Amino acid sequence: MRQSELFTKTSKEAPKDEVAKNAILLERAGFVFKNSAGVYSFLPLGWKVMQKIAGIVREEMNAIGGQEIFMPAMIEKKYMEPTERWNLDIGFFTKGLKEKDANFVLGWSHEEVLTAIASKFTGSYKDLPFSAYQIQTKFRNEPRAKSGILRGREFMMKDLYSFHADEASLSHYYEEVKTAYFKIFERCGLKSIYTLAGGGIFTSNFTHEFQVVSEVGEDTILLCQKCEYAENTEISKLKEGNNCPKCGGKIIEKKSIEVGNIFNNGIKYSKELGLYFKDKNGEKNPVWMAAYGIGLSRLMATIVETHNDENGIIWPESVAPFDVHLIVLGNVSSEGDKIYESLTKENIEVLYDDRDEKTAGEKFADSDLIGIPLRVVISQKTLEKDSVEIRKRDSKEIELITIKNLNSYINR
RNA sequence: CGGAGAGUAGUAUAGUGGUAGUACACAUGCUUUGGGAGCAUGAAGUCCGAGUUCGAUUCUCGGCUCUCCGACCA
Repeated sequence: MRQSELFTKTSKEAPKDEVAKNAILLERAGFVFKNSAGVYSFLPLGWKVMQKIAGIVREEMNAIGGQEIFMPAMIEKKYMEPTERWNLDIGFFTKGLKEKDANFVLGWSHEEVLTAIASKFTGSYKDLPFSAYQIQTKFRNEPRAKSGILRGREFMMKDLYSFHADEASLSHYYEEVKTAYFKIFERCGLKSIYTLAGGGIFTSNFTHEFQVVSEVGEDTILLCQKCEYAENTEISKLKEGNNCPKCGGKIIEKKSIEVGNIFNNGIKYSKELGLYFKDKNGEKNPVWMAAYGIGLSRLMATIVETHNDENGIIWPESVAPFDVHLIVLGNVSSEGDKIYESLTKENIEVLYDDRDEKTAGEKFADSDLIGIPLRVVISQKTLEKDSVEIRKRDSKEIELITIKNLNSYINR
């Protein structure tokens, strides 16, 4: 994409009052726009990153047999009443003009909706197991939205639900999802820690969370330095300095961001909502269910919180909005155009800074702020050597590469 | 929901009970081009409501919004 055509631009000033790095950097660089507290628009650059993250999540969900669907955000009262989740404070409620009372809630979780769907297709043990997921906006009436897109009232979430004939099948799949989640976070450049936790309003059972250690995190975990066994302080009886119950290693306390979670709901919802199947003997049994969530927008915030320096964002290649930031300095735009086209032809995603009214300093500053992993600079100076300069966002080294070797350098 | 702070131009800020200033961004022209450029000209602003006052952007009260701390928290 030509930067001269990008409708957003960067700003030198940090937005007033913001403290969270993700809020400051994403807004300054033009990735997001804050419409209200905890309610954000994703602009071209930000939406590209979101799509990259969604792509990774999708691949890993598909790899474990998750089938992608799309459910409504509007959930009618009748779905939520049987599970006694209709009237919770977490909801944003809505109604038609003629109704007196709210008869819809904007979806903050979709167990009920998907269970209704599953009821139509699940009659026999032969129909099980299966899993389905969606990537969709969730609405939660957070008492205190905060920290940019880390904790929003409207946010992007992937929610996966699995359905099983027995607990063994569920446990088996639970482990598969766990592995997939580790892969997703790793591919996003994050080290996640599998943490034993409670379920808040959602369940009285233990659950598991995927935590990324970060000072801005709202959670606190007790983490074994040796084997990385971890428990959330919400439910833990451990203290810092204790010995790990698994391996005897030393327990330390860390602030962390919850980027994902998995819930074994057992047969709670299927009983409440009437989701049964017939086993081999023709007997009716409740379906075993589990739910697995990843907040995509929170994941994006977490990546920014953990990948930045004083000049801006440093995107991991896997989620960067573009592969290459091509910058042309001075009067060499025809050579710049050629390189842009040649790279684009090879499916390399290029943000091409072709703006001729901007100074070199401003282009470099923008480039650092936006944080594309690889920068390619072409100028009179480099052209004298038939070359371009290459610099990685996370390095200070500048490499000179001849133009004819550029594509293979980038593709390697 | 409790506590604290803040609302002045697109953004970030200064200031004043009596004509509102600066920087960036924006528009026009010229110059400039390797780390957020220079000169000139121009357009653009006091969150909403009530009160005090001859007069309120400034003081008082109420509201709304935003940020932070806490409570809460798939």
